[in-house]
Amino acid sequence: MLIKQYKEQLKAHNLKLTDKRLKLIEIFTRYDKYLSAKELQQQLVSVYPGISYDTIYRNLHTLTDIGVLEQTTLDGEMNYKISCTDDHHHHFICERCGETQVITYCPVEKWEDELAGVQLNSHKVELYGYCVECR
Amino acid sequence: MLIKQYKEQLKAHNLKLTDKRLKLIEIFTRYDKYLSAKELQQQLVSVYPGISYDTIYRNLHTLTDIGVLEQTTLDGEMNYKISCTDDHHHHFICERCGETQVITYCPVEKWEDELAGVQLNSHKVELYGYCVECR
DNA sequence: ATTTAAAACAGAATGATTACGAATTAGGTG
DNA sequence: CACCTAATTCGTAATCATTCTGTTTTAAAT
Repeated sequence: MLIKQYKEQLKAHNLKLTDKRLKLIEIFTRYDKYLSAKELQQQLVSVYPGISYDTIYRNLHTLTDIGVLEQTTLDGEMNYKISCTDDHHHHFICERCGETQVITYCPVEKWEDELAGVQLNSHKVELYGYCVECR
Repeated sequence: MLIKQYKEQLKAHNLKLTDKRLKLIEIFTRYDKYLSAKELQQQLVSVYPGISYDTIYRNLHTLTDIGVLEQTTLDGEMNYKISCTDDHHHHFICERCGETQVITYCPVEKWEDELAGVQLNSHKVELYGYCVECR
């Protein structure tokens, strides 16, 4: 997706186009994989020496809320990646390099059948292993 | 499963049958759902006033390693439950009461097909919502 | 150019988890 | 049963991710 479209996504939510936000989005589009707050901080300090974790975490939440990012917990840390624009999907995540691959097959209906009576709010499907390069 | 079988599982791994370990297992079999370290600490202090978090976390790891417990991250905290002895399965978790339900349908083969080339090591499937009582 | 609410800063606080040296204990051996 | 030793626990401090607070800066509307 083009940076321009992210800018409009921010504007549509009355959010300011700050340097830090745009830089964050740029980093996420450059690495199309899950990144931790620490990894982002390391990328950001070179450009914004005094950037605080508060800024990073706040923007990660904001960008997740408006759908620019998606999040998952890996090794006890929250990680974020640029959100795919496609339909419902899940991910395979390489345990070595962090690369992700989209998985389209998702049998929610089958699970709904199995769980007759309960109210399903959300679900998480994540596959882990080594990608073609890392195996 | 009977407590006796857990004792043998511990012995089979050359682990001692300490009071804390047996009490932990008893708590887990009593509540058949995911519990956090803090919830376990609250259960344990009444019996062992000076019990340290080190002891709790260490034993949670040990019991997970030998397959007595299974773990998952909920709300940023690691949670543990007594491991089902059945075949491969996943869980529905009630977001209000924490009750779990087993899901048996799992299309790993379909995902393997979709991910031709990668080496699949593990995967996570978790459904969230409200159970029949809580909805 | 001015104004102001949003955003960022600096650093302290919180909460989960781990680490460490000293003390205790389970379970094997004589 | 008494002793021994490695495993386990204790008590507490340290670490790490994340959040909070009060102040300062800034995007962008007027």
